[in-house]
Amino acid sequence: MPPRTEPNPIASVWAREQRSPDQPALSRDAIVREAIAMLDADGIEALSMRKLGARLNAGATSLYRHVATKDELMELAVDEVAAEIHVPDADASDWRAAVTEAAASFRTTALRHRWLSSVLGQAGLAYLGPNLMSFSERLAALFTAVGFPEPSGAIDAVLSYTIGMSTTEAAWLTTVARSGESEGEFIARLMPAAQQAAAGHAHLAGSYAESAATTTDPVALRDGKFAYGLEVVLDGLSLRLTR
Amino acid sequence: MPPRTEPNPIASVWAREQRSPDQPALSRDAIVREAIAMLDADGIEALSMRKLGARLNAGATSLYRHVATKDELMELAVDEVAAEIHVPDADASDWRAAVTEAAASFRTTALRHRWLSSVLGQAGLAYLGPNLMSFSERLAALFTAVGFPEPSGAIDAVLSYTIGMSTTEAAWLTTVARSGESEGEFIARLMPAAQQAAAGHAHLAGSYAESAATTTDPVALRDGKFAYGLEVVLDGLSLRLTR
DNA sequence: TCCATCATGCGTACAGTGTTCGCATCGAAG
DNA sequence: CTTCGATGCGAACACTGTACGCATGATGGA
Repeated sequence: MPPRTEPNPIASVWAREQRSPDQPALSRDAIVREAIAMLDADGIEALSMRKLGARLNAGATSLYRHVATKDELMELAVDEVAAEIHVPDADASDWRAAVTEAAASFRTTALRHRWLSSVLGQAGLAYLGPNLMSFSERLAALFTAVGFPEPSGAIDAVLSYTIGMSTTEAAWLTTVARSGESEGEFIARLMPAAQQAAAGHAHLAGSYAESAATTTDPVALRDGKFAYGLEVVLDGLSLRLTR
Repeated sequence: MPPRTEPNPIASVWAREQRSPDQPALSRDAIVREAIAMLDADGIEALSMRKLGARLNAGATSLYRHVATKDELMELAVDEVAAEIHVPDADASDWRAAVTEAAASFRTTALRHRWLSSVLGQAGLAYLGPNLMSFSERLAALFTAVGFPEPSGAIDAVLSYTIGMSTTEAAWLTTVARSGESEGEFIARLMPAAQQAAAGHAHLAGSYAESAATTTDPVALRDGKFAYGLEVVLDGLSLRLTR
């Protein structure tokens, strides 16, 4: 093995700097973008400043010229990803469909970037990034336009439910992904241990046996579960609306 | 400073512990207990195997005789803490009060051990520890005794809401605690930045201004917020019950 | 009583982490 | 052409989780 792997040993000789054509020259945006790619691909504990620097053909400590600390980088990544959450415009006539779409969009992004819930669970929502701010703003606009007596209470209710379900799902999918198996295979392999652990717990054993009998696609099962709970929350909210 | 602070020095002496009088002899239970104490005191990133070993008057690597890995230790800590969640017996006549008590108990423990949400957010609920199992069992017993058509859907709804709200609160309180200020002081210091970040977002600016005008105790505010959302969920559930 | 066995503690070491510091380089401004 | 400020980076520091092998002390059989 050679003593070191030199990123570009020849290029710098004859073409003094090659940053323009292929490499985007280590900007803050490029760093955040690549960090998100690594987080999506290999999970949250696979991201280190050294590996991220290597992926950008840069030294590990060069990143600190553009980002103060790793926590700040995660903050930027969270806000970047928050732009993917779509909240319909406030004037939507069908408020249930609008809120459902917003919640589903949140869940979709949380499952696409499974590290999101981990970061939010550790650092909370006191981030104040522009995309998170406009997400909150659009939610507030939607709920006040609907005419809820306590818009912030209604927002917190549906958002808490959505965060809780998405977090649980994301953690589950992370565990599944770490096993290298498909979701169905992992469930099948986990079932004996779960059944044994449920020995002496009548209701748990019953529900385990029942879920083992049904052969539904686990993705559809999770989708249905999320939709059901969301309907429950929306029903409770609609009671507060018509009065 | 004495070498260790013993939580209940008297009861364990004459009642059941048979170890040597001075050193608790580094058992798995002692390790988990001390780990929880450190997590509660200084947060999740303050716990390292070396510090934990030092607190137990033991070398860093001695712990690995009783615990396979740090992740397993966290798993044990989560299950240990799960025993503090109280779920009323299934025969409670007032199901709303029973579910409310269970949810409140979950929230209380999640706020008492603010690292819990972080761990659950990263590892999920696929833990199968005995205390978590009996927690699930008691919830299942309660909801089926109430007579819900889909007990697991109802459980997931209220549990997701509770987890989401508790996680958000715990992360917020962690941020507050890290500042060294009281919650009110921290809010006061954060307000200018929040207001500035809300510039151009009409609804957010309005709600910020409104919350700045009210001088309510932040603890009471959070309690009310949680209760309101829980009522929403329970209302939605009761619609599914009476039919 | 003596010896073998075995569980437990721990010192050392390894590979990795986030981050600081000072030095080199290089494009642009004066 | 010279200066200067921004940028990249190698080395280093204080940590982390954990594997390995050695010491030690208790236990139980001969």
